[in-house]
Amino acid sequence: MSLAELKSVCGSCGIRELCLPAGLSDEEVDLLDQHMSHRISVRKGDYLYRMGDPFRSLFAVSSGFFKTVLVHEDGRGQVTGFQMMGELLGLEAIHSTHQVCDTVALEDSAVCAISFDQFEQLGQLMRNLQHRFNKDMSREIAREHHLMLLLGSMRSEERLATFLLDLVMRHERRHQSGETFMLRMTREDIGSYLGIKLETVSRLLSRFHDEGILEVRGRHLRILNRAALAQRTEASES
Amino acid sequence: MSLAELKSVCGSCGIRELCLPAGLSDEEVDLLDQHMSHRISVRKGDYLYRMGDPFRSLFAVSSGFFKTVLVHEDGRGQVTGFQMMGELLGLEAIHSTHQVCDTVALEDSAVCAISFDQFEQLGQLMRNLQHRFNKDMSREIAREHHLMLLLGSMRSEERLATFLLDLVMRHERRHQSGETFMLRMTREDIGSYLGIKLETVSRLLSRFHDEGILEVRGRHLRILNRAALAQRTEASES
DNA sequence: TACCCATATTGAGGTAGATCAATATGGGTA
DNA sequence: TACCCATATTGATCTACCTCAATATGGGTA
Repeated sequence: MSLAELKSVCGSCGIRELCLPAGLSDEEVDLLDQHMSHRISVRKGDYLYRMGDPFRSLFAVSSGFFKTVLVHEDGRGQVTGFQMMGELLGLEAIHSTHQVCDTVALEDSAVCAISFDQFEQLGQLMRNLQHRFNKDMSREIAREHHLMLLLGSMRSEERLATFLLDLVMRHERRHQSGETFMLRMTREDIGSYLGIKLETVSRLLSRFHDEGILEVRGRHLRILNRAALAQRTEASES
Repeated sequence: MSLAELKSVCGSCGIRELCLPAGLSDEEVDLLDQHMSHRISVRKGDYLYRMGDPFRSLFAVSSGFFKTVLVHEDGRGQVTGFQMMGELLGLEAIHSTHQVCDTVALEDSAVCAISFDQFEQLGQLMRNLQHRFNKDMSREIAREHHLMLLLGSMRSEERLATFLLDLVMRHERRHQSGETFMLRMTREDIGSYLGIKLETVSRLLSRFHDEGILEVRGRHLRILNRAALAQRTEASES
């Protein structure tokens, strides 16, 4: 990769408006590029980082799809999130010197690495950037509060419906079809994320299929009745 | 409250080292005081803020005890956290213009209000402060990942044991007894936080009591065997 | 193309925790 | 002090989801 390419990673990036530079001026984006970002590609199945690795950088997903997994001492793992392009990886480790979870590419992917030291310096120079980052962290906290509601109060059907609608919306924000898309993760990953077993995920998908809400063929998904799915998001009286 | 008092809220605060000013120089703490903080007291049962209120300030718990509750459209609520002195409230709303959850005082409490606008300006002036704040946000994200593990993968007994040990540690970090303390919240609050029903919480407490791990008398708690409690934190083979 | 192995589906039966219900307790207040 | 109502305990039953098991499917590779 040439120096010129290196310098324009963010400036010429197709997802610039989804990513950290959103709202920054061209000059500011240049500064970001010059100081911090370089691309790394990660093969499907590979770890971007693992618990215990030294923490130095944040990563912005440039393309592809990741999951983050928290592993308990006794070996149990919990999928804590799925990240797609424009989203940041590594926020959970800023408070530490080492990574606190694993992140794995679920398809061939690319990320932009951002030295966190340099990022903090740059945040001092650009109030814009710091503000944007504060909001990103806050949004992540709020997202997790919703996850806690899901895990703590919802029945399995509501959990899956909520999860699917979230995927739909995130695809659409990226100008990808929210109607037809592919699940990048296994039933087991979905189950872990939602706090249910893979068999339950499979049964629920079959049920939604039989009810004409979705068309499921392996990991290919077509949403046939989004309103019905939204209804399944809420507790039904009875 | 006199101006002099106002100006020394943080500087003379007993929990300064637990709170936002930790690691700041005296001069920096003065700056923090002069620009931003003033105390507010909140009666037991009162809301510090409610979902939909305009978001303007962060709050640092000065004394007392709070819970944060996320309410779903259909009326279900989820307790997303309990906050004690030195901890920040309002982080989840930074990304928005309005509050995104309710926070309620579980005993007579006091908080320091911090205008977030001014806080961001000050963060530009003091790299220390911004760095500390970045870490606080990150720690909150990591805390929630652990909650997701708890809610997604643990059995009810493990959840309660984990919760109790967390309370023990937080009391000790505040130089309060971790052996004997009082639960500030109802069984229902605990159940909501842990994703189980209040009857289950009650039964588990009775079980721990019968097994000699705790002494429970209403909300008075004495930890008799912390090691045994720690064991209950992990899945048992069988 | 054919094979293989990870992944997914579907069924049958078991169980942790929910639900419903009937007391008990104790902190707040008059 | 006595009363009251929110909170907590405990028991009996129910059920959503788990577990175990058998089979199907399909993407990757030789």
